[in-house]
Amino acid sequence: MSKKQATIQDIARELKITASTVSRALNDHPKISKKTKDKVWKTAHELNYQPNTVASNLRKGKGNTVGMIVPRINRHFFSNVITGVESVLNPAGYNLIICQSEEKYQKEVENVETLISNRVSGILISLSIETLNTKHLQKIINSQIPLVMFDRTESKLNISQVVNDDEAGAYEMTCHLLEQGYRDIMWMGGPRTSSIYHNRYLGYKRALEEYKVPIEKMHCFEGPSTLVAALEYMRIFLKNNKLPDVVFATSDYMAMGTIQALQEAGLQVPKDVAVAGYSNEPFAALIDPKLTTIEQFSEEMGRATARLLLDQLLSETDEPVPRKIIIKPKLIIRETTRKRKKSNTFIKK
Amino acid sequence: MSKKQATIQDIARELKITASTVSRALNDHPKISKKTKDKVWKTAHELNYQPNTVASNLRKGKGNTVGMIVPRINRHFFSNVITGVESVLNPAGYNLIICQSEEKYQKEVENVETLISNRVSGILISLSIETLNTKHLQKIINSQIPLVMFDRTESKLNISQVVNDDEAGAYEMTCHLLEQGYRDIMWMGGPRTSSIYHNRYLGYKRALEEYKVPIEKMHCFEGPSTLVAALEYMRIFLKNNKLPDVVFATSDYMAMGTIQALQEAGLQVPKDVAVAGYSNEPFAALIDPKLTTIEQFSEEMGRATARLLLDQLLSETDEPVPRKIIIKPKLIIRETTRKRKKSNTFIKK
DNA sequence: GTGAAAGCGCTAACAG
DNA sequence: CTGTTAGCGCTTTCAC
Repeated sequence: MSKKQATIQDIARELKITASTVSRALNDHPKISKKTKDKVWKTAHELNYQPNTVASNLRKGKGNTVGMIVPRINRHFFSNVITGVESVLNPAGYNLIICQSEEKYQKEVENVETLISNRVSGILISLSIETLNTKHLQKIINSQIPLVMFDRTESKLNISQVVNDDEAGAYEMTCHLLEQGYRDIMWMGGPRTSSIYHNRYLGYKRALEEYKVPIEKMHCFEGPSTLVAALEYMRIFLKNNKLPDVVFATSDYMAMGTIQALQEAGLQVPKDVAVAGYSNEPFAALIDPKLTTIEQFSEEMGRATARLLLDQLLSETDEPVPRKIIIKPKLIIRETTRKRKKSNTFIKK
Repeated sequence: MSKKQATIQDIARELKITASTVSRALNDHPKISKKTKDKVWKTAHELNYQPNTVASNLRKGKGNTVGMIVPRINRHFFSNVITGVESVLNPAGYNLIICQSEEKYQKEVENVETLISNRVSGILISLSIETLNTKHLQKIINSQIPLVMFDRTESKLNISQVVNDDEAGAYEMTCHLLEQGYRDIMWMGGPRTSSIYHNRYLGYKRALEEYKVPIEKMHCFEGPSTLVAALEYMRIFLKNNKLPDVVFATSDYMAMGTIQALQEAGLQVPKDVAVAGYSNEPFAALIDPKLTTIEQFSEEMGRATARLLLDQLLSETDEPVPRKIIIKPKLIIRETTRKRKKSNTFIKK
């Protein structure tokens, strides 16, 4: 019963041939006769043989596993990127091992080390919000492991990356808000030490400047990009300040928290205060009123990221030219930023 | 430049000691002098040494990686389970490699084979909706790899598992609906070949029987557990049939689709037709009206699943007693099933 | 077309 | 405390 995993040797012994022949047969080597191949295949099956990838990888000095580090998988944005990545990596014969940094620098470093130790063929990473230095990325590079960054990146390192044009997205959104007649636009987002929020702030600023709206007068809130953080902040904010025309939350979760705080305070969206989000999380289209937001084409981002990695994996040159792919986001206008008119009660037909 | 990864040998050579000593030092073996340990540590650092886990695993005949197969990671239910699993596996020194079956039997089989080939220490699996036979699970067992199933399981195999009491959840929900005065309760769910939908149907049936409501008269829709499937089904249904009192969608996504179809048809929820869901996806509390649903304690399920695996991993006996853990779900009453005020709008058959 | 032999990087007896 | 030796399971020259 307690039979250990069958090895190539077991098959060889059974067939009275050598392990090398079995190995070649299993790998469909051209110089092995059809007859032996069939025999090998057959007994491999009988013995319930499963190739030992770890031995094979060790011997070959390479494997077919790619590591991917994301802050968390339970954000639709990231799970979509993952789907995109898999859709190009799997057909190319690679498996993905997914790690969550949980937005912690320390965990991210550990993930990197695990992946290097496991001698993955490549690494895809989106930086945690806490990540301010890139020693761990340098380790990856030193280890000669192909690396591609996506979404939250670090531009100082000369590494292939795929990003959204967050500056443009925020710019477009802010323009939309300005054109709707809103002037007092509150900005809200995650820490601007992270590339994405930094850029989303820049885009916001550029639009305001173009429209000659003094930016000094605007309120900004920078905090954890979560529903709860925005909710708690807004509860207090609403007690002590006059209402802005609109809150531009550069994260749908923060937009949600903002809406909840407004509603708690008996305010109507968008009649009293408008709200805009960022990311187009699935719930954005489901809530009432429906959330105006930015579509990021996350799955496409995943595909692009994976393709960049494949380029490096397949190219023979040791020093591939780092490439940067910028994905254009798209403004999705829904109900939460609808222009103020007279009545805005949402009555279904 | 093109320096390959440093090995234990490189450190040994540098220090003029043997590889075994280095190995022991690195692993903090008690019988190695503090002095050598420090030296080894130091040059390991200098040489940018990263242990080669694949070699180590091969040698030791075991590793510290656990494989987890889920239908998809972009369902909150599953990403929560994953979070729960990691919260107990990581502290115990295990890494998780996550695979998506994408609800496809074929993909699930491939995942299993990859994991076996990678000689993972254990496997956690929730069956795809397509999975009707368990040959691949048998392979895992034959390979002596500890296995725990969760959520969508197969009870014929005598394997440790963690499930929700779906029968009870559906029963409670149906009772709630009946007590609200609803009688014509339409059931909706994924294929009943899957354990969870099977049980959610049984619970529904049991409640109806207890309340002496003839089940033959009820409408049922069994289809892909997605928003779109429910939406499309309901669009047609609403044209050709009289309205049920309430739709019990045993998936929040299907509940969402149902609500959308109702609203498209100019109907109000819950005034004209009530709706109930299952799973308590985050959007359930965010939509308007808020969705009545069932909380499944997914993270707790993850923790329980991981604990069962750890038991097997740590136990010395080859044949551990399979255990089954049943998690009690909880009814969450919100707005979509609110009792009708006027009962004269009651359309009776 | 197949076999013999060596070795990927590491660990674990067994010595001393 | 440290060195010697062997080998995990597989691939890959180099022979024949």
